[in-house]
Amino acid sequence: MESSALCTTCLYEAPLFQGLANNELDYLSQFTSERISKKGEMVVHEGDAITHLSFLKKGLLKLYTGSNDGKGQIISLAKPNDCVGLLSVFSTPNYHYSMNAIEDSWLCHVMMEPVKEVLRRNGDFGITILARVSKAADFIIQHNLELSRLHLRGRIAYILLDFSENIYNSLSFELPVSRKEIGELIGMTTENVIRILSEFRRDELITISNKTITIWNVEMLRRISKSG
Amino acid sequence: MESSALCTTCLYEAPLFQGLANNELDYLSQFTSERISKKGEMVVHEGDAITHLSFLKKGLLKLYTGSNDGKGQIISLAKPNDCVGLLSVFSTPNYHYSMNAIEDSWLCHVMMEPVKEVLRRNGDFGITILARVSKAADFIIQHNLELSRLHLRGRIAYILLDFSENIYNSLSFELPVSRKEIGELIGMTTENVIRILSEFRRDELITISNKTITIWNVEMLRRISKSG
DNA sequence: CGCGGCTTTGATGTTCATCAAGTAAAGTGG
DNA sequence: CCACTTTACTTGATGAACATCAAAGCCGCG
Repeated sequence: MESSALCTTCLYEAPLFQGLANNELDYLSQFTSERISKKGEMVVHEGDAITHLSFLKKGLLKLYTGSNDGKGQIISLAKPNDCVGLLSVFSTPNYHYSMNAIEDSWLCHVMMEPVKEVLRRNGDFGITILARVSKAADFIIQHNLELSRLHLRGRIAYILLDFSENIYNSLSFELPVSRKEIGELIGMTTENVIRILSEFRRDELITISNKTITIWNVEMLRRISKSG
Repeated sequence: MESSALCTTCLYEAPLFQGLANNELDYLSQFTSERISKKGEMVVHEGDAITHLSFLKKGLLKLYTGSNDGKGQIISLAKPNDCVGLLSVFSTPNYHYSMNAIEDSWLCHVMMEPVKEVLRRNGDFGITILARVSKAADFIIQHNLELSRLHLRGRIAYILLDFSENIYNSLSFELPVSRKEIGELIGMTTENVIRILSEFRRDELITISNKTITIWNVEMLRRISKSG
């Protein structure tokens, strides 16, 4: 079930739009709407036209491509305050990946044309967006580079720390994704995800209770995530 | 040996600056200089301050990080008309990778401050740059995604086609990089790069004469680069 | 209840990195 | 210019890392 409503205050709180004048924010707010997607719902289908600039207010999304051979690949997760699709919105008319809510998610959509209008008048806004795009790209590229030089143990350590530090800010958290999805995110099979989580449990680095993971030995995990 | 000189016409020819008015181009040209780097020379050291927006007029560069364990990783190659460092220039004050000329290279450098000055006044220029940044990021991310799901044979096929189609526009070309560098670029060992090139030669997909590669069976290479 | 999807563990085979050893090419100093 | 060192290239043999296959338990859901 999706619901949609105009929202007048979102833009004032979103980091991306800091620096805009009140009249610009009011102008854009006219073209801004909020949509709630429940866990499991598709947010964007690969190939959809990109008509809005969207940012996540609350929740968690996965960006992925359904590849040819049935093996999905998750490109990245989007967390609150991320501008989903920011990387594509200025370069291509259509999404070339899909998005799916892995937690109930609140998304704010601003129509592209008015955004471009403001961009044309306000060059500083352009510089702000450039910085954001640039950082987002850097992050993904760096991420890929790190993961590709790690063995399986290192990758699992890396992703656990990522959840702990960047998403949940806690040493104990409920995994929002299945073992299979973790595999798709960091490039390994479901079986090996499980195997290595079990190893970490045996080595008393973490405890696992169904979907809940608690990290007990952060230091060791960090070491594994760097050189493992 | 590096040489440096003011250049007045570069900007008028660079795709990135199409759309700027003549007075803007003249203004920026005051802050533009050309530098030639000979094959093998460092262009940027990891950690250098980013003071200019640079684009490659002629030649070929490699962008790479020297990783901890001695295993270098090549992030990407830059070819003519690429804006090297465009991905970083708006988000970080320092390069976090190095650049090295793998062919004699002509680079044009425009000082960042004047560029930002023009950006502030001319929002459309911002949109143009956004599109470029976005495309560049997309390309690298897509590239990584493809490579990571391919076996070694697929990766070699992929990189050979990349050289052939995107850099040299010819089925016969001289490899600008060593076998070792190919390995660093697509994540495999030198020995396996060689082994698989030899396989392709045995299978009569290509011929190899020292550094010169000639592709005879594009179709098969293409098939291998997709599903191999 | 029974079905399908997620999880778990073990056994097996493939892919690939590592090691070793040798040839060719390219730079270096006398 | 030639011995000398170094660097790039090449091939084979071995072992480690990892995917695949198989089988079984678990849980939610119609």
